[in-house]
This record gives sequence, structure tokens and C-alpha cells, in this order.
Amino acid sequence: MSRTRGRPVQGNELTRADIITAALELMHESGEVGLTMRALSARLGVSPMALYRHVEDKAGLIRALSDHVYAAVLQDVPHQANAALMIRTMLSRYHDAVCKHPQLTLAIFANPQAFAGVTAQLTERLAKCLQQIAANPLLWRDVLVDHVHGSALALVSSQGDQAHAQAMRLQYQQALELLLESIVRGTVSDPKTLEGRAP
Amino acid sequence: MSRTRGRPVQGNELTRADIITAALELMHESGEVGLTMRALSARLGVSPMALYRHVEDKAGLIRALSDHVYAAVLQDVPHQANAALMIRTMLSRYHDAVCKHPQLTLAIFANPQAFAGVTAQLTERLAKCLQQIAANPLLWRDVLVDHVHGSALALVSSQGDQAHAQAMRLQYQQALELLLESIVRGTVSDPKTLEGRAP
DNA sequence: ACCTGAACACCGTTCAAGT
DNA sequence: ACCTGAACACCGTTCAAGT
Repeated sequence: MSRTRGRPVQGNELTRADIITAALELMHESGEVGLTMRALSARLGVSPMALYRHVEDKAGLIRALSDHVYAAVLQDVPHQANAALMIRTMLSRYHDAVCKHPQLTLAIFANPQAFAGVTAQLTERLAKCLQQIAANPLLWRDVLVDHVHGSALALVSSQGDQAHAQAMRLQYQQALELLLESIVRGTVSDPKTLEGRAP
Repeated sequence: MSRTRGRPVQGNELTRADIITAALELMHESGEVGLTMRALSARLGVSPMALYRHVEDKAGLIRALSDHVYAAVLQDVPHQANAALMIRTMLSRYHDAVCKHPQLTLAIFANPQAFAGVTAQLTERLAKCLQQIAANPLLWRDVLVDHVHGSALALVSSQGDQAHAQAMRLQYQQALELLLESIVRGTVSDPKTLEGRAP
């Protein structure tokens, strides 16, 4: 009988990938609070200190998790295309990633050192796209990104209710369409220069 | 020379109010992570266990903090008035409270047991107001609430930068106006019944 | 190179005891 | 009634040691 989780083959070396998958499982089961170095090492059948060979820190672990989870968000987004379409795909992917691991959002913001570069890149590209279709691109960018983060928090607080989570995903998609409509329909009411909340 | 923080008079009894103010100070200085029962008790010049006379738990402490911080949000909001105005005041107050203690948002969502009733009441009243002016009230409610929560997270990640924080507050107000414009201007594109994410 | 064990400075919380 | 002290089961992380 082989083990279905933890290190795939007993006696093999511990892998960064093993750590990441085990950590995500652990976070699903017991939340951000449950993700501890000690519990993670126990699940992998290894001493706590073995983790520090593959990950710098607990913050480093969370950074690794977000890099892994958000990897696909910006991949192969064409550079010269319909701006609304690009916004839709980037935000849908980001929202999908966030919904699969809502607790990770909490962990990232609770651990400022764990902040991954993906969010920064995402907001930058979003702003560029919005400049083509919106009167107030930076305002709308924050509205859109905050909506993703806010729905992650809502997802965390409705822990485990799968039907509810599914309903919320649908609702997000509809709200996104509503917002995109409003953006393209909108006109400037106050054209003075606005600063974003970037890096 | 009297102490300027901690218990107001030495020898006096420890008060729930003392605990709350000291806890908020502590959270400002060292974040959600820094708010520990032991550090809090040390600041108050008292044994850790003395806190448990006035607060059930650490979750109970955070619940007390949010009750205190959000107390003014729904106070004296008239029941029959301009709907857009009511939305503006409720959200502005909620955003103000959240901005004064952004780390508290993180603490509340990280501690599900600490969830206070104010948010539930707020979303309910928001939905009622939105029914009067919006085609998709529940969708817009989530967009508005998520924007508040999302900007709290953004505020946490830009730790301590006061000028930046001020700019973000301004930006929030402008985004809120933009959203209210969009709401009143909007028409239904898909009139099928939508469910909210409320309890 | 990769992992272990013991140790340190922390947590939240229980429980018995002091005044 | 209100607070203290010692103790328990946890944390993340350092450091020396094993193979």
C-alpha cells in the first residue's frame, strides 16, 4: 500500500513541489492558521528543519505558494488585442486562482514579505488596458482588483459551503460584466489627474 | 509623572475600555501579528490571564475591537431618505472605520469566530437602498463592499506610508462617486433573479 | 548535499491558588 | 470579584551534529 499524499516515494528526496502541494492541501483543510511549518513537516514525514533546505522562510513558503497558484494568470495574454477582452481574461484567471485558494490571499496580506510580483504585474497591465477604454483607468483598476480581493475574503468567511462558493463565482462573473459595461459607457465627470495605488 | 498609556491610574481596576484602546495601539504599531494576549497584557502592566476576566478569548477580543470600531457606521442613518445619499454615508463611514484600523479587517477575516454583526446589518441595509436605484442591487452591493475590503488590504500592504494612505482615501471617494453614477445610469442587461452572498 | 535533535524565545489557554 | 504563577501544548527558527 502506497501513500496517497506526502512524499510520493518513501526514501526519495524531499522536493519543493512536494512541499507546495502539501502546503496547499493543509491550507484547505485547516485554513491559514493551520498552515504551520511543523504541521507541514509532519504531513511530509520529515523533520521541521528539512523544509528550510527548500524554502527560505515561512514568508518564502507563502511566496512560493502564490507564485505557483498565480503562475497561469498572465501567461499568453496577447499584447495587441481587444482591451475589454484582455481585462476579462486576466481578471477571470486571477479570480479563478484566488477562488481555488482563498486562504492564500489572507496569508499573503498577513505576511507582507510574502507579496509576490504577479499582483504588481497584473495591476500594471490592467491599467494599460483600461487606458484604452476607460475615462478613469486607475480608479476602475482599483475597483476591479479590490472586487477580486474582497470576494476572496467573503469566500474565506463562508468556509466550506461549496454551493455558496459556486454561487459566488457566478455572481462575480456577472458583476464583472456589469462593471465592464459601466466602464465603456462611462464618461469623465472630473478629468483631473488621479494617482493610482501602485507599488 | 503619570503614565500616558496603559491603565490610566495605577492600582485601579483593569477595564474593558483600557484593553480595547491598548489593543488598537498595539495593532497600529506591530500589525495583526503583533497583537498577542501576552504583549497586550505586558503593555497594560498586568498578567496575561487578567485579560480573560474582561474578554472571553482572543477571538472575543477581536470581536470587541470591531464592535468598538464599527459602532458609528450605522448610527442615525435615517430610514426614509434619498437612497444614494444613504449609501454614500454608510459606505463612507464604513470605509473611514476600516481605514483607521486596516489591520483589523485582516484580523477579523483570519479569525472567523470574531466576525461582528455590523457587517451583516450593513450589507442588508445597503441591499435595501440599492433596490430603489439599481437594476442589479445584490451585484452592486458586493462590488461596493468588496471595494471597501479590498482597499483595506491595499492599505495593509502599503504599511505606514501616510501620504500614500491619504491619496488612497481620496481615490476611494472618487471611485465611490463613479460607481454611484454607474449604478443610477445602469439598466438591466440580464433580468434573471440573482442571489446575493448574504447569510 | 540533505536531513535530524536539541534548544530558545515565543504563542494561547487551563488550572489551582492568592487577596 | 479580580488577579497571579506555574504549567501544557503549541509556534518559528538557530545552531551543532549526523550521513
